[in-house]
Amino acid sequence: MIDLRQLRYFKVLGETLHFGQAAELLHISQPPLSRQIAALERTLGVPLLARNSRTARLTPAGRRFHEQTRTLLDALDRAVRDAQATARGERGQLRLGFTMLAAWNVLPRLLKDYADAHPDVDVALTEVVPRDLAAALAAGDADLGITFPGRLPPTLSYLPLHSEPLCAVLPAGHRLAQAAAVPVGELAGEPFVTFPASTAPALHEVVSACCRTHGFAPKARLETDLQQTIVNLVAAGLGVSLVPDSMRRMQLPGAVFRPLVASPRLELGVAWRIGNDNPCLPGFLAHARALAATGGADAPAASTEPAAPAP
Amino acid sequence: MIDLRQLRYFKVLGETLHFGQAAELLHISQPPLSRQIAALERTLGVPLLARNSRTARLTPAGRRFHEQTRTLLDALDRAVRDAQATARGERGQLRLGFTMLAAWNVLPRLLKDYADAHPDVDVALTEVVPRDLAAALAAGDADLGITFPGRLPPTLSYLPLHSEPLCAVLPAGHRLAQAAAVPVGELAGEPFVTFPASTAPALHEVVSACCRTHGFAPKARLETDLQQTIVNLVAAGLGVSLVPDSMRRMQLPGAVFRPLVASPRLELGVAWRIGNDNPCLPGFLAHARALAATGGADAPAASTEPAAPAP
DNA sequence: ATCGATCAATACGGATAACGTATCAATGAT
DNA sequence: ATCATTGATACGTTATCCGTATTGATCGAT
Repeated sequence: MIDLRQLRYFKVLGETLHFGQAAELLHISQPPLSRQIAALERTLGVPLLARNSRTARLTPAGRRFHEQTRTLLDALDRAVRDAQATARGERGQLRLGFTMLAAWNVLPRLLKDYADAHPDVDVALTEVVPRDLAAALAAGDADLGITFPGRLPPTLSYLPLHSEPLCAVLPAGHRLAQAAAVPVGELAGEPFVTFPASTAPALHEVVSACCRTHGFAPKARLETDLQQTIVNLVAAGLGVSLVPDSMRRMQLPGAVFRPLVASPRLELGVAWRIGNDNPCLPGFLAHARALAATGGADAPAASTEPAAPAP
Repeated sequence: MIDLRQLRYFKVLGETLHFGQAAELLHISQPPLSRQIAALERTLGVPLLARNSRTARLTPAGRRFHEQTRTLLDALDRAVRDAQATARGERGQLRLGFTMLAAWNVLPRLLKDYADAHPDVDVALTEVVPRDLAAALAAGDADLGITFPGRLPPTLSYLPLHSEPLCAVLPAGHRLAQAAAVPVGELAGEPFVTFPASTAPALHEVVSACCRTHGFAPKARLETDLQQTIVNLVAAGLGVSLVPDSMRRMQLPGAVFRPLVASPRLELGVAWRIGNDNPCLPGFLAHARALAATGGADAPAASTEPAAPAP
């Protein structure tokens, strides 16, 4: 049976074409080299060297096999380095499920920073509604999830990344459209564009708690499950709503974003299954922690609206 | 140091993910398998399997290394088969030097037959003037030469492939242009287009011996070293000449080919250096012998001229 | 032509490493 | 809680490989 040692020996011998010199390069004596090469030839059933008892040269089959031996040994070296890089988390795949909202704030910079530092990691992005994220992480369909905290199962770890206030989104002609800040209570009688609790319970809870605090329950006129659609419907004059502040990046004619007088903060973070052995995870989390420490996601970005006031 | 055995073991283990079953498939007992895998992991510095003491599964690095291991072992198998095919002469390169004349008769069919039977042999063709062929074969610049016999050094072997008569090539208006067969003696006074002895001494000798037999030496009017050019010059009315019969495939307006009344035969064959270890040689020579036995090269091919008479 | 030097192969003894049997620790199922 | 299964460890035996010494053969020099 062929042995890697035989290939390593043959590689050097094919270059020196001299048993003595090759043996010296290999830090062995000449007889073992002769034996291993002979064994290799016996296994192949093919003479690799034409020995003159004075000089050795490669046969045509030997020349071909020597080229392939070099290729093979190089490939092995690469495979080893590759496995080591994979174990260090420098290579591999990271499947990331995210709430659509994250695409409006934390996701872009988080991914850019990470991808710049880990060019050989393939980040697979999938939009996952928060309701399904825990299951996806538990099943191993995703390695990381960017979502709202709250009611995460104990098998998951969570790291906060970002928080932002809510803001009011109003039709352009609304009576509060020019207000510096909107008191939430003023919206008590307004028709609301809401979204279902099932899709993103944590986000839903923040919004409805905010209304509750101000003594009313939003009067649902329309319900849709995407924040973008809420803004679109408000722009069409179908009601008002409270949405995460980063939605104001959507600059939609007909829709006006106004800060709230006192807004609860909405948090987004990254969750992962404890015990997920994906070696890319620690590196990603380190980046996430650094990002969270240096002030979270991008600044609220260019907007014609005044920035939300700090709470 | 990594060993092929470890890779072979890991390949099977990565497929079964079960030490006991893998060991059985490998016809060894379980402990050596565990040891070899542990040694492989120690060498790599990377755990390849996450062992549960109850179940084993590949780590991400292990999955990657397993794929590359399969690729590697497959590549080794291919390399072995490749070397064996090379040794059998089914693969490789055959450098063939040929006299231009061979392209008019033996070469096409010889090559087609051989290439059909040996699709993986790369035949490199080079035109070599007969004068330089022996040196090219001796120096190893060519494996085979197709040339005229005569004065080949004893380090070369030679196998006859083909023989053909000479024929007269005459300007279209020549007084012998309609003759069924030309008596060579009739050309004694004619201006000849000849070629230098140095380029192809053997061919030159056949032509001049033919003239000598009929009592004259050709009266050189022009000298050129390509047979094709001779025909061109004759077509332009610059003289007559004696050329190998297969030149009549050149259907050139203004040139007429006529058989000779009694022509010497010109032989072409294949020569090679004795001791050339190119494994493709025997196969080629077998084909050449078969071709020579079944009547040499192609029939004289479509021609408006009558065929040369058998001697 | 003879002698010496060089190169690769062979012989033999000692060390290293691999295997197999027996056993243990841990985990999951009954 | 018990049992079966899985992978790791211990130990004795066998096989393999290496190194030193030697041989056979070829090429160059005298």
